Amino acid sequence: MANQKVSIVDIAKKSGVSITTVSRVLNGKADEYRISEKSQQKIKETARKLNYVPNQFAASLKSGKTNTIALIIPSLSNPFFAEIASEINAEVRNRGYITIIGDSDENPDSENEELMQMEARNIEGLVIAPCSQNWKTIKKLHERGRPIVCIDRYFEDLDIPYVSTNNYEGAVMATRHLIDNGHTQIACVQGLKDSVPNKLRIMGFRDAMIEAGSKEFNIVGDDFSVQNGYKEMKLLLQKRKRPTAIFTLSNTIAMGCMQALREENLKIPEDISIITFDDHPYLDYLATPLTCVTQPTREICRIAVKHLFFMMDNKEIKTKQLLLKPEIKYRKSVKVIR
Amino acid sequence: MANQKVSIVDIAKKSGVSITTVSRVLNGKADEYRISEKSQQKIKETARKLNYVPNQFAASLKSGKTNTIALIIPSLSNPFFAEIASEINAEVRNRGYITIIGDSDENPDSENEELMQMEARNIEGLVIAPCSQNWKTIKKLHERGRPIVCIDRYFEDLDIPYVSTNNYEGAVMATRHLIDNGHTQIACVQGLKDSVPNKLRIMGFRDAMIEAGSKEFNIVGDDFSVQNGYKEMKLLLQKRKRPTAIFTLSNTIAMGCMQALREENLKIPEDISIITFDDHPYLDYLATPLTCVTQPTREICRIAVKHLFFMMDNKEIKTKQLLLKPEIKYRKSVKVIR
DNA sequence: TTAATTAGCGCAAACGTTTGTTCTCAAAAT
DNA sequence: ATTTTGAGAACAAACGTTTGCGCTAATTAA
Repeated sequence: MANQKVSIVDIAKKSGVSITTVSRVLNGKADEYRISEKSQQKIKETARKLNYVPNQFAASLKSGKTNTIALIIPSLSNPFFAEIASEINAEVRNRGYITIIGDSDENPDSENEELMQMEARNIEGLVIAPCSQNWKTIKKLHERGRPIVCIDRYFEDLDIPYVSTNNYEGAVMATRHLIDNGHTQIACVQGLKDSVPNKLRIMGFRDAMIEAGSKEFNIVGDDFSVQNGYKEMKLLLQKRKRPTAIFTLSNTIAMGCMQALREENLKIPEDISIITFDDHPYLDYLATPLTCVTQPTREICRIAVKHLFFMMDNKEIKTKQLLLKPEIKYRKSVKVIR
Repeated sequence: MANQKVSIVDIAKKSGVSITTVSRVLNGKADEYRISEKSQQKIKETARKLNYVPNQFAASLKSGKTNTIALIIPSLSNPFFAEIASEINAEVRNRGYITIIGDSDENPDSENEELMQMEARNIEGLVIAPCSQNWKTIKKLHERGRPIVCIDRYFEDLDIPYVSTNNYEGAVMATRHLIDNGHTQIACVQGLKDSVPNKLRIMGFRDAMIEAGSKEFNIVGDDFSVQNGYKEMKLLLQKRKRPTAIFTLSNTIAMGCMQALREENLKIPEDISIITFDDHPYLDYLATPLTCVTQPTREICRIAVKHLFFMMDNKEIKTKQLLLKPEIKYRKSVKVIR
């Protein structure tokens, strides 16, 4: 019917009051400005009848409030980040805000473009799992005063708050678990080399191996993708001396490895053991349920959003850098050797 | 540094031209309005130096263009919809638009609220997998001329374009597969009863069973959730006459069933066969790789976005209702009986 | 030399809100 | 009878853009 958008001007006319009054009533400031019960009724009534939908853009333009925060993640198709998106979305909605989600696809250029798009939309805050070390734009935003919190990935040298998992500790735990079970030839298939979590996991892996006096390990791979896991596993299997255990740094990588192993008709954990970073409901139902290092995703999202809103309120947050404790979920993919 | 947002007014002042000229240059309309090379350079230069970020809100308020479309899905944590979100997002970005994603959580009220939020943000189009039969608001939007396309779920009686899978056919295929393998006692664990895909799948199941002369089937469940799958499987296992095969209407439901089966120490497919709707990479690596009906998700998203943009361009689309062919992916979860 | 054209740009009015200030009554206080 | 008060509401100026139209000076045509 009414194809033309209706504005508060229309409502004002129809109800015989000024647009000011309409605005105030519709914003719940009626009492504050003592608008009579009668006018209020009238206004709300006509608003409903005309199917009024407020124009956020106009409102935001004037007030500066957008009630919008942005979430940028490297890949929605990665279950780990999908879960994060889901959590953040819910958490933010609870506070009466809306989330706009950007998928950078692990591409710094896309990320920057997204960032600009988001800024142009006057977001009030930003939660981001930055891809690689693309810190320039983010730093600029931060310096301009935009509230930002990093999750999962972050920048060690920047003053930007983050909340993530203690990746070092997680990697140490995983590696020790392998070692405790008698493994000495362990390979690690890593993800994006210059991402902080990856670096720390590698450090943890290394340290745990060295601590155990083991020199026979190698680190391969360069991408948090299924393909990378597949490729590197294939290559590992061609070595003269095959590793007895694999530590994969994400569940996507683990999937790739599993595919490669299946193609070679190798069984987990009989032929080769696997432990991976990241949990996922499916992991429990796999041919061999995968032992993994699980991150407190939910908690991370909760805290990240909490911190973000603190910053948006100009409150100080005490601990700007937060690393949560990972846990190992013991399943069936690690064999005891010897 | 510069905490105050810079506007084209600032740029105009700095470069000694009018805001009109700045606007035109920054919008790539320089040639159309014959702005001199020199001015163009100057303007672009200062814009960059001042870190100018255009204010979409102001622009949209004036021009009506927002370059934004909305995607509303029932649950981001459901892998099926996560994939959809990922695809749509990418597809839309390719066209220079941005997607804002809403998660209705299968709740009509949330969905309506989201819808209003989105409208308030002046979206130009909407892709939605509506939860249940919450058609009122959507119909209203549609009548007001907002381009809308439904995916996965849709409304049979409404004139709103949709693209989905041929759910009936998929269900028939799945059921026949079970029957062809000798199963006669088949149970179907369904999802949301009044969602169109669910209805059609149930119809397909029924028809295929009746066609085969089989009367021994029952249909249980009422929700596309893991919990529902779990609960119903547990109940089914308590019947005096256990079904020999289960047809689950989503991968989430399948997961719940698997969990219940495991708890009862039953093996797939030795003790009970399963076929499910929806594919997922993980399904291939499960203890028993799950045979499934796979939907052409990617294609669905592609076409949906294509249609949406057609509508946004006021072009007519030939086939407003589109059902794509599903396929069966044969894996290992269906046993041949007798 | 004058008229017509064109290159290059600016004016100012929107867009739909929000909000600080001001106005108008009528009732209460003096 | 006048002033004060308070309830109820309206004015009008923003917010940062876009855009139809109009203006000037220089160039070209006549």
